[in-house]
Amino acid sequence: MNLPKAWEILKENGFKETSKRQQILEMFSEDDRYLTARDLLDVMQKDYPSMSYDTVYRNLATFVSLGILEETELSGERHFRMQCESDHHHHHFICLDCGKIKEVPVCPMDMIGAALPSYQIANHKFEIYGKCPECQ
Amino acid sequence: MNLPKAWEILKENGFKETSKRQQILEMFSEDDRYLTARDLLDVMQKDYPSMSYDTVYRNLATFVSLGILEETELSGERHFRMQCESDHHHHHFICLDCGKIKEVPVCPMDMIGAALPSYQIANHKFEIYGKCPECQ
DNA sequence: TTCTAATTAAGAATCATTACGATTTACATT
DNA sequence: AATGTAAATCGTAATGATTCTTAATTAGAA
Ligand SMILES: [Mn+2]
Ligand SMILES: [Mn+2]
Ligand SMILES: [Zn+2]
Ligand SMILES: [Zn+2]
Repeated sequence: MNLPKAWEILKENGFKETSKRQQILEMFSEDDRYLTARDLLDVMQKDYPSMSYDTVYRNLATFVSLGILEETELSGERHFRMQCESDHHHHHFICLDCGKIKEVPVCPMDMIGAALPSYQIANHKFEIYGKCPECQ
Repeated sequence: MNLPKAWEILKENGFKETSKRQQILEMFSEDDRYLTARDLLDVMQKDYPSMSYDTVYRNLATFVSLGILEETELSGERHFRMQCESDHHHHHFICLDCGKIKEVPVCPMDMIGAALPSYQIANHKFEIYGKCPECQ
């Protein structure tokens, strides 16, 4: 996801262009990895000392609901990153040190077959955790 | 995992047999699904009105570290259940209504191949979520 | 420019989880 | 059976992430 596309989606859905949203989206745009609400707040309070938690969390929720950001839970904390550009469904290796990801083209749902008859499947999660080459 | 096996592991590692541990393990033993710390506490406070959070969480951590319980995070809360008996590595469908699971014999790591060269893999998570036949 | 609904600030509240000092208990030893 | 001791538990406070509340501010339309 790039910035213009993100703003297009926001505008389409009647959301206003604010300086806080700009900065949040810029952070995700230049930092291609999973960040927590606190990660964002710490950086943003340098430019906006009055930035509040509520603003961060509210906008993160908005961005996730619009498909601009994706979310996962790592060691009990919510982490966010830009939604992948790729339109092909896939999964991720996540570096537990730096939060960077690497795409994994495999989806295990392709191999499920008839293993779950009469089960109503809502979604699935497949993630691989470890250290990326830079963090070893 | 059954109760005698769980106690065997606990004894082997020098843990004492207490009434609280007995009741916690019994709950997991008769209720084959994912439970939160609060689920346990609510039930147990009927028999032990003085049961404290510390006791629940401390024992859950002990049981997980000994491989007696397994743990996952569902909608921001830690959930626990008896460790599977099966010695073959596998994954789970989890019913988001009742917490019951169904085993899925597939492991996507078998299909990863050389997709992650020089990445240091620590672990992985694959879970399917939805409603089991009884909960639909 | 004015108006209005959306957005934000500030801080309190909530919820799960962890920490801690005091007390009790399991169980090995006498 | 009584004793000693480390382990376990209790009661409660602390923590940390997230959500809520209300008043003030602001973006964008009119
Ligand atoms: Mn991706
Ligand atoms: Mn299983
Ligand atoms: Zn998939
Ligand atoms: Zn696996």
